[in-house]
Amino acid sequence: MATPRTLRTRARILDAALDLFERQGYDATTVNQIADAAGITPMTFFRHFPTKDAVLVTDPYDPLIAQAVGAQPADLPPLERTRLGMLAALGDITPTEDATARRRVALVTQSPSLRAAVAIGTEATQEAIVEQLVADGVDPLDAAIAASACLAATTAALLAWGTAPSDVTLADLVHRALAQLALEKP
Amino acid sequence: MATPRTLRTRARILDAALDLFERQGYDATTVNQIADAAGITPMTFFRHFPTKDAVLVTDPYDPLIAQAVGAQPADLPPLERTRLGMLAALGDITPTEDATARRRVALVTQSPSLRAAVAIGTEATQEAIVEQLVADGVDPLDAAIAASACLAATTAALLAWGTAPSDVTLADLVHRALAQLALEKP
DNA sequence: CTTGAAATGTTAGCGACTAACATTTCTAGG
DNA sequence: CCTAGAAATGTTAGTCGCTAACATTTCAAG
Repeated sequence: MATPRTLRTRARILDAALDLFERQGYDATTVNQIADAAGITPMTFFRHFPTKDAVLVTDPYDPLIAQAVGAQPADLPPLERTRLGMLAALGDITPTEDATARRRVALVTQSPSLRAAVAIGTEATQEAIVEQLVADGVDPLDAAIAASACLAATTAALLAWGTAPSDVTLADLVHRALAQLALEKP
Repeated sequence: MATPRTLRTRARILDAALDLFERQGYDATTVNQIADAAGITPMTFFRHFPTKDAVLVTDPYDPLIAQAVGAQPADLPPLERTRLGMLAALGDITPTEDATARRRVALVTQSPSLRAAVAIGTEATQEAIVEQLVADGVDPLDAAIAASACLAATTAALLAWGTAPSDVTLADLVHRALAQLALEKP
């Protein structure tokens, strides 16, 4: 179910899309243009990516984060637990991933519709975390509050990192975002 | 610039839209249907509301919150400051507002695109808070983290309130959401 | 009344996205 | 090498949100 041909066109779409997005902006780029540049039909584009924004927005971290949250001591308050879990799951991203990530983040900051897509994407992660916490007896409302606060903090840091380029690594960024939510100051 | 005629059609659009949304869902309702039910043209709809979701999503709290945040003691950590500010601005919503709010929130929880619209809507509030904090010397990144965490927590609580109806008041809800972000436990 | 501006209608179109059906392209088996 | 059969792509036609340019109606003040 992952034939070489599929992977090839998928990569071509991705290349063409990123190129056009960076040259003329996300909103100014139509799916038709992407399809033309990739040598395919608009229809084929949507067979590989469900939406236009899916080219940029993909969240492969959901299961890892939720699992890491569940692995934290269950007697901690919900916020502290998700905080430590996310830190464990995201705290050691290798600097190699930074380069490609930066391109995508820089693009996402450009358009509100893209940030909206990111928000939808994080919902899945949030629900996964909530599920973990609720399974351990945490009140659903408290779980939702804790999860969304931690996710929003890291997302905000990520977007700020995209707009104002600094040479901070992604891992440092996550640490800084979550440190501010720590219950007691060091 | 607020003639009686304008207000009347605006109200008719709002009535028709809420009615249709509740009867057949947000996504299943087209602007054409709303326009028909309101006795107008789709074009006229968009002259009163910039987008379909604008009928449900409106955030009139921005300036109050930012101001309240600025009014908190400047020597507190950013998170604690926005937390107390939001508590001051939103902590005493009258129960009268609850009924109409509940209808809207219940609808918003139905559709991902609507929740995304809410997220984009809160961006303005977030920027207003960040501006306040930065003006007092707080690092922009830290300000963004604090503001987004507090806003996300209250939004999450609000949406949970919409899905699982309880007889908690809006003010109680805000208190509960923000209490979890308090730096030291009582 | 009448006049002039505000509000609405008309037409035409773009862009994201979908469904049903036809067609090409690769890939495995003989 | 060649030929099924499936996977990938193309075609066509359409819906829905949304916009622009221009014509038309409605209403309130003189």
